[in-house]
Order: sequence, then C-alpha cells, then structure tokens
Amino acid sequence: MASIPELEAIRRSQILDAAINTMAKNGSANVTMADIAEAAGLSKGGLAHYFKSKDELFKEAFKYYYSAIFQFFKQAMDACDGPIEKILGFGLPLFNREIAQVNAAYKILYDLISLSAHNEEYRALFCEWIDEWLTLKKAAIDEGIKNGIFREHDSLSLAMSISSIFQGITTRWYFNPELHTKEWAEKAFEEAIRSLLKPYLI
Amino acid sequence: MASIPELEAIRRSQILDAAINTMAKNGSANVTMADIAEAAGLSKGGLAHYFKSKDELFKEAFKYYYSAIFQFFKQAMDACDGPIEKILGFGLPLFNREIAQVNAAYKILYDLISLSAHNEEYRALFCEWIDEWLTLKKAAIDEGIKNGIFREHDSLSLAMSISSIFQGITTRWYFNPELHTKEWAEKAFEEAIRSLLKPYLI
Amino acid sequence: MASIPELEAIRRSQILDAAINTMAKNGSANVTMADIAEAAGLSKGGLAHYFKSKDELFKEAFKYYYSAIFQFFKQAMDACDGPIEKILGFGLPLFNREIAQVNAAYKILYDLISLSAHNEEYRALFCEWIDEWLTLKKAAIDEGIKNGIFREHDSLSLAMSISSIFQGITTRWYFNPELHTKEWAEKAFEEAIRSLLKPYLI
Amino acid sequence: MASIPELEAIRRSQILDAAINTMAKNGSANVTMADIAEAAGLSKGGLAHYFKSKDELFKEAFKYYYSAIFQFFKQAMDACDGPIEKILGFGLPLFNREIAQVNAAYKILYDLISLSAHNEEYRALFCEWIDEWLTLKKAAIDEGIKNGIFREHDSLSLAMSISSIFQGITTRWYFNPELHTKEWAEKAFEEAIRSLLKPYLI
DNA sequence: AATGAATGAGCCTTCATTCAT
DNA sequence: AATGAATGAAGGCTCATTCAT
Repeated sequence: MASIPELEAIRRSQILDAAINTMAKNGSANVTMADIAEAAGLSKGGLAHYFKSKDELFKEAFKYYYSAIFQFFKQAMDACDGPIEKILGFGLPLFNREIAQVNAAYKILYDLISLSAHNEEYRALFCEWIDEWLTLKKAAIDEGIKNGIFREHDSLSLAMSISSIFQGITTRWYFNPELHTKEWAEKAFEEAIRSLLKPYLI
Repeated sequence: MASIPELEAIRRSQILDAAINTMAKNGSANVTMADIAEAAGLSKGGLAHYFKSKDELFKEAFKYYYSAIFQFFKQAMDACDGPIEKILGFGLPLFNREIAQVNAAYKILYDLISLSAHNEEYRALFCEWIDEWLTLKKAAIDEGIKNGIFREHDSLSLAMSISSIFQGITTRWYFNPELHTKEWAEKAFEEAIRSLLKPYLI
Repeated sequence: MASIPELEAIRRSQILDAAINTMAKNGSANVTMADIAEAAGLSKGGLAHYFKSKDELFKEAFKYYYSAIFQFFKQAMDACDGPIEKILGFGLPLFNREIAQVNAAYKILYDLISLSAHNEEYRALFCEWIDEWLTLKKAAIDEGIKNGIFREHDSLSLAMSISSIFQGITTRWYFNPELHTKEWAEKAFEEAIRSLLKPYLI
Repeated sequence: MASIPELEAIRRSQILDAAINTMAKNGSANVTMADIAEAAGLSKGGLAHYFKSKDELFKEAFKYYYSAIFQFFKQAMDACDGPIEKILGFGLPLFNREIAQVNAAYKILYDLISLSAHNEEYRALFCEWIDEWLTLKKAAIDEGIKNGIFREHDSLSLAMSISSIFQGITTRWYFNPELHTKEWAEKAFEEAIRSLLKPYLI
C-alpha cells in the first residue's frame, strides 16, 4: 500500500499530467486553473492543496514534461552504437510518434520559450534543458572525434547546429504537416546531418 | 502637408510601433490595450478609433514588424555578390545589431509561434513568413547550382537547414548572451554554413 | 429656394427619419448616435450640430413619429361618417398597412413605454399621446350619445376600453403574425367593438 | 438544515429577487451586473458564480417573476365560483395591491415586451406567457358557454379582448395614478367586462 | 483532503460627447 | 456646416486566489 507521501506524489503527477494535456490542447496562455482542476478530476480548491499558485504548477509541469521527453530521446540515443548512429538515432524516433504527440510537444516547447522571454525562472529552465540536450549530443561527437571518425572540431558548436537543424525541420513538419510530410522530414534531417558530418570523415 | 489618409496611415504606424515596443518589452501575452494606448500617447478610446479590436491590432503589428525585418535581411542579402556570399550575408548583419533589437525580434517571433499553435490566422501568417525566407535563400542556392558552384541538391531542404541553423544559433545567443557571445555566434554560423555547403563544391 | 431656417428644418427631419428607422430596426436601446448619423448620411459631429444630445434627439424623434402616426389615424377617422363607422374606421386602416410598418410602429411604441417608466419626460410624452387618442375616440362616442345612437355612458372609459382592445389585438398580431393573421385581427377587432357598443344601442 | 443543492437554489432565488427589484427600480436597460450583485449582497464575481452571463440572469429573472405573478392571478381566479365571477375575480385583486407592486410589475412587463422586439428568446417567453393567460381565461369562458350562461362565441378572441381591456385600463392607472385612481380603474374594468359579456347572456 | 462559494482586480470593448480644423 | 479624432467613463466578463466548512 502506498504511504501518505507516495499518495501525494501520485496525485501531483496526475495533476501535472492534466496540466500538460490541457496546455497541449489549449495553449498555456489559455489554460485556467479551473481547466486543469477539471482535467485532473479535482475542484479548484483541491488543486490548491497541491500547488500553491498557477506559477508553481506551470513550472513543475514544464519540468515534469521535459523529464519525460528527455528520457525518451536519451533512451533512443543510448540504444544506438557508434557516433553517427547515435546522432541520427537521437532524432529519428520522433518521426515514428503520433503527430498529435509531436504537436503537443511543440506547443508546449514554444509556449515555454515564449514565457521565458519575460520570466527569469522559465528562462533558466529552458537554458538548462538546452544544455542537457547539447551535452548529450556533444558526448557523441566527442566520442567520434576521439575514435578518429570525425576530425577535430568545436564539438559544442556542431552539436548546436545539429540540434538546430533537428528543431528547424521538425518545426516545419509540425506547422505544415500536409506540405512537409513525415517522410520529407526524415529524409531532410538525415541528409543535413550527413552533410554536416561528412567533411569530418577522413 | 500630409493629406488626411496619409495622416491616418502615419498614426497607425505610430500605434503599431508602440504595440511592437510594448510586446517586445512585456511579451504579447502581457500586453493590454491600455499599455499600447499609453505607449502611443493615446487614450483607450483613441486607440479603438484606429484598431477595432486587440486581435486586429496584434495581427497588423505582427505583419508590420515582419515587413521591416524582412526588408532588413533582404537588403543585406541583395548587397552581396555570389551564392555563398549571399547566404552568409543574409545572416551576418544580424550580429551587428544592438542586442536589444535582436532580443525584441526574438521575443516577438516566439510569441507569434506560440500564438500560432491555437490560432489559424497567426499560423497562416507565420507559415507565409517562413516561405518568404525560404524562397529568398532557395534562390541563392539555385543560382549556385546553376552556376556549377554547388552540385545538384534539393535546394528547398538545404535552405531550410540553413535557416534552421541560423535560427538555432541566434536563439542560443539571444537566450544566453553571456555564454554565447556575438563572436561565438558569428563564427558558429559561418562554420556551419560552410560545412553544409562544402560538399557541394566541386 | 429654401431659406436657411427651412434648410435646417429639412435637415432635422431627415435626421429624425433616420433615427426612427434605426430605432425600428434595432430597438432604441441598441441605437447609437453613430448609427443614426450614418443612416442620415452625416458624421457624428454633423449630427451634434442639429441635436445637442442623444436624449434630445430621441425625444424629438418620438414626437415626430407620433405626429405622423396620429395624422394617419385621424384622417382615417375623419373620412368616416357616423359614430360606429368612425370608431371602426379608426382602427381598420392599420390592417392594410405593410406588416413591416406595423412592426416598426409597435417597436417604437413599446420602446417609448419602456423608457417612460424611468423618465418623466418620456412619460409625459406618452400620457399626452394617450390623451389625444382618447379625446379623438371620446368625441365620436359623445357624438353617438348626443345623436341618441348610444345611451348615456362614461364615454372616456368606453374610449379607453376600445383603445385597449385595439392595442391588445394588434399587439398579438404583431407578436405572432403567423398565428394571428391580419384577417383574424380584423375580425376580432370588429366583433369586440360591436359587442362593446351593442348594449348601448336602443 | 438545507442541503447543498437547496442552498444553491435559495441563493439563486435571492439573486433573482435582487435582479427583479433592481429592474423594477431602474428599468432593465439601466441595470448593471454590479447593481444586481450589490442588491444581492454579493460581489460581481460572486454573482457570476450563479449566473454565467447577464443574458442568462435576465431570462431567468423574467421567468421567475412571471411564475410568481401568474400564481397570484391564478389563485385569485380559482377562488371564485362561476364564469363571470372568475373573469372579474381574475383582475380585481390587482387593484388591492400596493401601487408600488403594480408599478414594478408593469415596468418589468413593458421592459420584456420592448426586449422581445429584437430578441427571439424574449419574444418566445412573452408569447408563452400570453398564451397561459389566455388559456386560463378561455377555460372560464368555455365553461360559461357550456353551462349556457354565454352563447356560442370564439372564446379565444373574447379572452383576448378581456385581457386587452384589463391590460389597457391597468396601464392607464399605472401611468397616471393621480388621474386614473384605483376606484376608477376598478369600475372601468368591471363595466367593460360586463358590457362585453352581457350580449352573451340569454 | 477536498469542496466550491466568494472576492476583487484587471481587461476588452462600447459609446456619448467634445473640440480643433 | 461638417468632419472625425480623441476622450473617459462605464459595463460585462474572466480568473487566480482565499477561506469557511
């Protein structure tokens, strides 16, 4: 049987899930505490027991969601062997997700970016997030350099370019799914990555 | 002396400037009509005289701002000779702008993206915007291919990768100016672009 | 050529017409000065030249409209010979008007009544109006009494009953034209009047 | 102790009472949500808790008030024996009410009529209301016809004439209480009704 | 732990009125 | 005479937050 603190943690997770779903559906700017409470099967007062303010709830929700996303990509990457495979393997799984899930992820991501511009805490959260992504990719690149597969290079800049391309292409896919299909996005991503990496091959 | 319609146009521009400034300062989600009215030196009622609703004003403001930005980049590009120069020349001038201006541009851009997720009109505006950027870059790439400087390639995908890298790097610069300085951003951009283009050289 | 004061009077009439039309269309509660100005082919400022305030304009419009209506009924009555004919002839012409015109008249009438409840000036206007109607009918009844066609009676009360029936029936016609057709209204009116008058016949 | 749903119903009634009182005092066109909230001893937000919009509140208030009025007249009618007595008994109790209450009733009635002209829902409400009145009176008349007290007649038309006279006379009383006293109104009503009915007596 | 009634601040919008031109 | 820009007050509605139960 779950202990009291565990029950509390479970309830908080349920609320965070509800918050994320509501944000993905309506956009964080259009989400009210009442919406989230309803989605979580709680009253507004009940919600207040777990999260003192909307701001706290939103921050937690972003962190919570980021964690899940990060795990998803990290596992995909870890399952690959070799630097190039890792870098491609980082992104490709995304294209096999339901478009609805990708939509949700991007809505939330861009909401967070938008909020970051005027809120130091959101900004710190976003920067931390970016750093973790870059660190992951940088490690793969450094491994490739160490193994002599890539030549010497500023691996952080390269990681950033790769991340940017990934984000750029998937953003277009997300915004224009009828124009930029999954197949197109997948191919564009792989070609760009290979182009970027090719000169580093001996 | 300015004619009546001209005066009206001037006043609208002043209001749009005020709107953009206020959005850049507070984030579009935190901008009220009263804020904009005050920034424009008008009463709320006076503002309503020019823009019937907040939605109309915001849409016009985004268009207005985009036009100015687009001209800035287009002129920088047009001033360059040769495909590679054009593509680099498109982005480099940004790094010589005041960081405050770059900040403003990115705040507004990401606000628009965030709004686009739940508003068809904003989405259309954003997609149109993206298309114009891509078209501009694609033309330079096609010119390079035609002149035999680049080999055959899907020029639209390449344009997108380049745009993405540009956006990704400048976003990092914008979010972490103390970490990612102007010099770093400039170098990272140029290297990534050259890497992407190099394999296409004979 | 019309003199200056005449021109002013013509302009005022045009505005009053515009006001009445707008009130009939939207209901006086939903009529703005801008609406009236537009209907009169004037700007808001132009309108202000002729009527200093909305209240003044409305009062004038009600009076103006009432005058026209009153003339319409009075002429119909005057064209009849004999007391019963006059009383029937007062109401019957209404049923031959366009339903749209009757609608307009009732909308304005009930707006005025509604306004009267909280505005002494409107109330006075309405009472004066009622008195004039009653006086007209009372005269016909008194004539009938004098001629020995009707027996002695409180002719004012009788006039009021007749007016009320007229208003009641036409109101139902106006509210439910599909249920209470013109033919029905006409017949109900005539029968009620004859019933009321019959006992007074020797 | 009242249960939760009961408490909610009580509160809603209190608010509807407050709304009716405020409408009777100021006229529905001049009633704000803040007025009603204050009259109900609530804040504006508290009021919104019970009625989502002004329109909903107004519609409920009209229905609520009508119900009470209808019960008042129906009970007076039911307490009488015989067709003529019922028809007279329907109206006469009104003249024993406080003039303030009659005023309130008429203000609200005419506000509703005025609103009906441009709002389908109010119109439906008003028509339904009228139908109920007519049905009540028609039943008494039909009873009289069946019992041979009145001769055959279109009982609905007759009910309408009677209703109209009642409304007409009380309206004059309401508008001009100093001119048309209670005694006058009472007498005028009774005489008109008897005149209308007399020809139907054998 | 949970409810939901209640608050109060804030926002968008409408509109009669004024006034410089 | 006429315009329409500008004002400022007022109203309806939303919503995060508080609190008694």
